[in-house]
Amino acid sequence: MAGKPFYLTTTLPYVNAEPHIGFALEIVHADIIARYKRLMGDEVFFNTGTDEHGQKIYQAAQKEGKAVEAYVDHYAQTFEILKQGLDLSYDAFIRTTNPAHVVAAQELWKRCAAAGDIYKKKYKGLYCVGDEAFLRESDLVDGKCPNHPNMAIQEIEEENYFFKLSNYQDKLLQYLSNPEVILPAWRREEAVAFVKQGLEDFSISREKSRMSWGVPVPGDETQVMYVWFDALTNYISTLGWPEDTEGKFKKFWQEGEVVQVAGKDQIRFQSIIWQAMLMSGGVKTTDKVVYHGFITSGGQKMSKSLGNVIEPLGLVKEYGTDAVRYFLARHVPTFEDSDVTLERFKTAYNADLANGLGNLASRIMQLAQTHLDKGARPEVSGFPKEYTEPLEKFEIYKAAEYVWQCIAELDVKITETAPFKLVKSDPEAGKKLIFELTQELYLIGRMLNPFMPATNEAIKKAVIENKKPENLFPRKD
RNA sequence: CGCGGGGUGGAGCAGUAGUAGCUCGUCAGGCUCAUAACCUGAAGGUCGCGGGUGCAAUUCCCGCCCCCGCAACCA
Repeated sequence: MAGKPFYLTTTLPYVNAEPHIGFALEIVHADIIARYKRLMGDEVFFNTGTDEHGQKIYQAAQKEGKAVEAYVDHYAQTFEILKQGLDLSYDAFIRTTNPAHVVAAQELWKRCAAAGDIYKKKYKGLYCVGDEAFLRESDLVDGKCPNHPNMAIQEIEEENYFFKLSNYQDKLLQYLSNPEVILPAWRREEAVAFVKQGLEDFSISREKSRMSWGVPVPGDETQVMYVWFDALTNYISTLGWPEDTEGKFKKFWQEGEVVQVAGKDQIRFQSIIWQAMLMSGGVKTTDKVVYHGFITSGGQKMSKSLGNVIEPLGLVKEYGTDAVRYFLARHVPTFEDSDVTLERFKTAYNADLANGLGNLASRIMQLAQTHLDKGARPEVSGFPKEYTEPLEKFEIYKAAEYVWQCIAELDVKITETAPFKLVKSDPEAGKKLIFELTQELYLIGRMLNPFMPATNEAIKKAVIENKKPENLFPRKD
């Protein structure tokens, strides 16, 4: 039943802020897929990490009066807390300041250069001295830097390295002609349309004198890599590329199935630029990139000024890890944008977890504990296709919906068969029925494994030990 | 004519060429094993608007209106 080795990675969040629910969504969805694959018997390598270079991080560190190294260490730790809070099962946490990663980024650079895809060119940009950074035209407010409106924007020219993305137009179109390469399908159309428009070469370095916090460009003391060139390399550096002393790169990247998860704004980076970099460096391209939607809150983007920011660890603290994982799985469809509010979260929690799953476990296990002598684990074979098929297509919410359909059906069954009556009139038949119910509960718990690992364990334990569990999801009023 | 997504009962969403479903909320019953939980039933929608093709369209085609992202060196 087991398939090829499975490689899965999220994008790396930039460490200039606390983790927000958007990233929680990405990593929880990825975690669910990773756990599902393991459940199916596949060997999985699940990667995440932090993107720690770049101007913004350098500035944020200065603002907090910290050394950059100390600053990025602090944030790397925040993400460690997220691992516990969301019960994440990643196998590797790559930090782009990791020396081995730096070496890998430089190696990929060298290979792209050797392929003739890197050249020097003058770059002209709008530079704000206050920010010590280049800005985009669209960043400007009335032609001024929004952070430093009293400083004049300078048009500065510097010499940078460029990557010949334009060389890869045809190869990228060929790559994108494979319908497997992007999920959902309509995002692939978007990528194709973008490539067909014509591709421009990208600047991939900055003058060190202006931007020092980055990976040194091989063979040029005066330049550092522009963050994304370095950051994208993490997907292979985490596997030990290029040395690959442990053979993980070979096993998971070259011979395995390679899947990336990313936000819908990442198409250009993940499915176009990164793929071109891989082609240039002579490395296998990504098999599939899955693009998820964004979370809004109250119909708007989350922002501190609007006060509608939902902080994942805060939700975990109040409702518990599995409740948050559940909500992200079932009520945030994989590919679409979703609106998340505390009210909606609470409604879903009470309806589906407290009244649904939690109550079902209570009523069945109360009967079992009272009337059965001992519990047992059921004979299990596979999983229903209503469950596996959507998960294979990353339609996590559909699989979750199926599980909740089973929960509802079991509630109906209890009402209709009335084991609490039967056990009085015909104890043997009643016991048999109650036992059956515990077995069905067990199977529901088993399907919950990727979504809610701790709940799966709790239900398994309850059935086997024939003991009513502690209130799994207390009602919140 | 920039690209894409979406407009379905009070709210949030599924869905399909042929009696329009789910969750929450509302109303009325039932049950008592359970976390004032669970089950049954009811009210409530001309499936954004206007055309077209079909025996038949919410579902296919065309036009329009509205909302939301994106529009490249921002990870």
